[in-house]
Amino acid sequence: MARRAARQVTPADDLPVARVAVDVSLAHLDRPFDYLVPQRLAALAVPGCRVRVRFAGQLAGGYLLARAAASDHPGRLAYLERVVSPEPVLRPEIAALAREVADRYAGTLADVLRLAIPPRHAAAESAPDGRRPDGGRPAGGNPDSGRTAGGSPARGTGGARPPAPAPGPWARYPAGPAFLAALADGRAPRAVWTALPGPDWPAEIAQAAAATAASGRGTLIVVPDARDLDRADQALATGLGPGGHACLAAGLGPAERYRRWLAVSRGQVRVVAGTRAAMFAPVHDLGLVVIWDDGDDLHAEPRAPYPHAREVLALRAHRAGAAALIGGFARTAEATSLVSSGWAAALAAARPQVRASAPKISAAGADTELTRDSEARSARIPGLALRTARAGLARGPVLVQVPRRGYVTAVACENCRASARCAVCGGPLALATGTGPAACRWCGRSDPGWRCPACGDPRVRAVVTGSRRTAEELGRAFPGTPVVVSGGASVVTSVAAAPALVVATPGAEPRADGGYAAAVLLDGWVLLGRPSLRAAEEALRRWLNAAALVQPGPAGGEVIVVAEASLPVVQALIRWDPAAHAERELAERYTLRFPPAVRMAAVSGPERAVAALLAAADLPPDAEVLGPVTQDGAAAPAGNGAGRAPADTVRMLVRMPRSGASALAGALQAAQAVRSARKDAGPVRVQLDPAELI
DNA sequence: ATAATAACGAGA
DNA sequence: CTCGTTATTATC
Repeated sequence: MARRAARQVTPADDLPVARVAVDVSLAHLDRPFDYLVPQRLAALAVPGCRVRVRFAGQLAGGYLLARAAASDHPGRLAYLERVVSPEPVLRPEIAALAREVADRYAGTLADVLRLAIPPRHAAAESAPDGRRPDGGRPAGGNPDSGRTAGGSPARGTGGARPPAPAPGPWARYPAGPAFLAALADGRAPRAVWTALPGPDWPAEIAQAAAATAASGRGTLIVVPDARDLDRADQALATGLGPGGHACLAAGLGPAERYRRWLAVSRGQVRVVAGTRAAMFAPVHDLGLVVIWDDGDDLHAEPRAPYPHAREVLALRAHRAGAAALIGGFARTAEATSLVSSGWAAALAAARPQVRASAPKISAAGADTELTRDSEARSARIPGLALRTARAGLARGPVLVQVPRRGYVTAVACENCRASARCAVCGGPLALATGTGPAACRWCGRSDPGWRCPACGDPRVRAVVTGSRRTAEELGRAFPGTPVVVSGGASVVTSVAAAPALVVATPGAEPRADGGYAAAVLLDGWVLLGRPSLRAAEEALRRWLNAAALVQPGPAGGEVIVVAEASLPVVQALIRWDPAAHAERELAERYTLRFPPAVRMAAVSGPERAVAALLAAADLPPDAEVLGPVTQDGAAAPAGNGAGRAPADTVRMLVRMPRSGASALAGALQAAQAVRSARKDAGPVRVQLDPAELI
C-alpha cells in the first residue's frame, strides 16, 4: 500500500487545477486547457511559468495561466508533465494583452505568445542577480543596460526617484512642458508628436522617460531599427544614468536577449527601448509607451498574426492607463486618425519654431521633366540640384538620397503623371510582369477605357525605377570629393562634418556630425509612383527623415527635392507641414474607404483555400469583398518545367466599417477554426490592415 | 499525433 | 445481435 501510494500521482492539495495556454497554433484549439498539478510540482507550478503537457498524445509546451480549485471540463484531466522553470514569464497583464492582440488580428494566442516571449536560456535564468560576468560587448550598446544597481524596488515606489526634469528641448513645443509635467505627475497624456527636424528626438524621448520615472512608472520605447535604437540608447544612458534602462535589440544573441528580457520581466529595469519585438516587453508599472517613426514598415511584424507596433502599443496604453507618445518627423494617416478621434492630442511646434529648425527646401521639377529621358546622363540631375550640392560641399557633407531599385512597375498618366487608379475600387493600376494591359492590384480589373481623371488623357506610361548610377555620376561631377555610399548591405551610421558626398538609399542615411550642409533627394517620381496606397505618405516620410538631418535654414542648410513642385506632397515637404498632409491623406482614405477609415482584411493563399475560407466565414452584412487578384508571381524564373509556378496564389480583400472591425476579425477567426478543425487547411494568410496594400 | 467514439458490416 | 474493423472527432 505504501509502495503503491508512492507510485500513485496525486493532485496538489491547494488549487490542484492548472489552466494552461498550450503552444499549438491551430485556430480551433485556441483556448485554455485544464490540467492537474501533481503534488510534486505544487510549489513550482506558479502562474506564468512554462510547462510541458501531454496534448493530443504528444508532448507540447505551454504557459500556466492560473491555478484554480476546480475545472469546468467534464472529462478526466491529465497531469502536468513538467514545470520547465518556475520563472513567471507570462504575467496576467501580458497574457490578456496577447489575447486581445490575437483577437484584433484574427490570429491565435499561441502565435502572439511566440512573438511576445523570447526563447528560454537556462543559464541566464539561474544567474544570481542577472549580472553578467564579462564587462560588455563591443556593439551591444550600454554594457550595463539591463540591470539596476541593487535589488528590485518595491512595486510602485520605484526606489529613489529622480527629480522631475526641466523641459529642455521640449520647451520648443507649446504643449511640451505640460506634457512632461503630466507624465511626472502620474497622469496619462496621449500625444501624436510631430518632431522638429534635427538630432534632438532621442533626448526628448529620454526626457519623457525620465519624467515618467519620476512618477514611479516605467516606459517602453519602440524604434524602427538598430541605428535608431543606438541613438535612443545613448540618450537614455545620458538622461537616466548607468543601468537606468535596457535595450532589447534583435541582433543580440539568445542568451543576452533573454537575460535582458528577464531583467525587465523581473522589474529590475523600468525603462525599456527596443525594436519591434520589444512591443510586448513586460515592463512593470507601465506609465508611458513611445513609438518613433510609426510610418516605418519595420514596425509591422512579418509573422502571424502580423500585429503592428503602433496598434499594440496603443492597446497597451489603453489597458494600462498609460501615456502614449507617437512621434516622428512625418505623420501617418493612422496617427492622424487617433488625433481626429480624440484619443490623442497633436503635439507640434509653432510655425516660427518650425521655420527656424527646418532647412530651406526647394523642388526641381519642371526642367527635370524635359531632360529626364535624354541620352545625356548628367542631364538627369537638374542644374539646381548640382548648384546646391556644389554650394553645400563648400561648407560640409552633402546627402544624396536615391530610391532603391526594384519597385513594382506602377502606371501613371502620360500627360500629367498623376498615378493611375482603378475606376471601380480606387486601387492602384500596375503593369503585370511582361506585357498586357494595366490592371488594378486590388480588385484585378483591367480598364482598357481608362482616362486620367485629372486631365482626360487616355494614355498611360510605366513609371521608371530609379538608378543608383545617377548618384555615382553626381560623384563624378565633383572630382576629388570623397563619396560615401550607404545602403543595402553596407549601412553607414554617421559621417564627419567634413565635405563629402554621402549617397544613401531611404532609411540608410548616415547622421552627419553637426548636420548636413545640403541634401539632394533624387528621382522623387519613383517613390511617388509606387503602386501603393501609401506612396505619397511614404515618399514624404522618407524625404522628411532625410531633410531632418540637414542643418536649419538659418544656418545655411538647403534641400533640393527632384519632383514636381505643384504636387501637394512636395508642397508639404517644402513647407515642412507633415500634419496638414496627413490630414489630407486621411480625408482621402475616408472618401476612398481605405484604412484607417475602414478596417481591411487581406486573405491570401491558393485560390481554392481562399475561397473556402471566405465561404466558411460568416461575414457581417456590411462587409464588402474585393477580388480575387492574382499576386505578382514573385517574378519566378521562367525556366524549368516544374509544373505550376507559385502563381496560383490569390488575394481577396474584405473591407468593413470601423464599427464592425471586431466582428470582421471574429468572423475570420471563426472561419479559420472551422477550417483547421476539418484539416482541409491550406496555407492561407489572413492579415488585418496589412501595412502594404500593394 | 493518438485516443476515444461513432459508424459500419459480416457472420452468428 | 455481437464483434471486429474503419471513419470521425476531439485533443484537458
